[in-house]
Amino acid sequence: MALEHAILVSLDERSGSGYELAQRFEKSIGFFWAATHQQIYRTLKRMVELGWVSCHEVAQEGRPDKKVYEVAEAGRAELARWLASPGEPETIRHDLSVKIRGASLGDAAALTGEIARHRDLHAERLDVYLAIEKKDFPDPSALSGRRLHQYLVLRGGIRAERALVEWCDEVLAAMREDDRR
Amino acid sequence: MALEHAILVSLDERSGSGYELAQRFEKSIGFFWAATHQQIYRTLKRMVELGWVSCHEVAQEGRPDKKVYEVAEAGRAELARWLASPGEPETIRHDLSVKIRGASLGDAAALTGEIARHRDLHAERLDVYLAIEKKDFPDPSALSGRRLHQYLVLRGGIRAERALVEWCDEVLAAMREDDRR
DNA sequence: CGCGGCTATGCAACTAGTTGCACTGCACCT
DNA sequence: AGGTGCAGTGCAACTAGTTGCATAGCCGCG
Repeated sequence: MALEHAILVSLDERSGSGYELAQRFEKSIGFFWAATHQQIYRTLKRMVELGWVSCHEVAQEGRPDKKVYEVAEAGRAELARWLASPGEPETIRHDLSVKIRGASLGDAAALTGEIARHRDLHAERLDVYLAIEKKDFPDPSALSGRRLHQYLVLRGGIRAERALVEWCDEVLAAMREDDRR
Repeated sequence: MALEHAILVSLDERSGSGYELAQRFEKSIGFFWAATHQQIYRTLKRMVELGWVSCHEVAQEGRPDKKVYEVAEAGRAELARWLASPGEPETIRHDLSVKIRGASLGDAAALTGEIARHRDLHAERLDVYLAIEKKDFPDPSALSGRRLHQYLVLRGGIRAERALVEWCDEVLAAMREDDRR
């Protein structure tokens, strides 16, 4: 399981509460590892028990108290161990592909609509990533260390979304062509 | 959940036993939807209860009896319904990205080794897909219907694996360059 | 003054997926 | 005779992830 490790990486970049982590998972971290607040709270609890993170409560005015977590020694060790250990490539679960493969068994127009919708969603994500690239990493060749690693992960997102948009376009063109005949 | 739907699509192409389905999930279907035999057997059982597939036992000589499943009317209806219904883009879980993002907290050499390993795995998959493309779809412009849909899904796999290989190469080059400085 | 939205945490119940094991019987190799 | 591998089905226990709900105070809007 990598949720623990994603949290460790994020907490190492900056300590924070479960709520703050959940927000990071909505944006940057969530681009390559999705998680809900429920999962995060439960996992943090487990990680405290394992001694991977430490937790101290912080009183706030005008809003509820929060628990701030930070990476402990054992957590850093676990992260180092995990980084060096081999992992499987992700198991693929792509339901758009299942739908395309079953296209002949349903309404073709509804399906092309669905594919077009996904195309637009991916195009939107691509735009978001490109905007971040332009704004946060204007000179990639000057990057090193942590900043470089963040940039490289973003590059992966850009490549993946671009591939998806192009694929959706290919699929739509081919299905429309097939339709016309 | 799309496992039911992946099974329906597969059974519609050809009826078969749980064992046979598991084998298809090891190769073609499994390229875009992973599943183990356990999951498949359990899901088939549930689908019989739902009336989506019918099942009849077939005695064999020289090997154990098997249960052959085929899509029922209710299954076809469910598939049509699902094809037309909107779905979310897949939630991304890419642990290589998590590892890269945490690269500064571990052994850089071990991590680049891991990235290179993934690069090779994806390159291998890409070769498999390209071989299938060449062998099974020599003239894509002549395809239509079911065959076209199979081809388009394969194209998605090719694009995805190619993007991953190229990304791994980019990451490796950048990290080595960073290392040298 | 009530309503929605934000910060903040969490339980309970559910669905989905993984891992390890168990059983049968045939074919083939050594 | 014993070992490996294939064909075939399945249970039990586990881990991971989702969904719905509960709580609670503050802030600003109309």
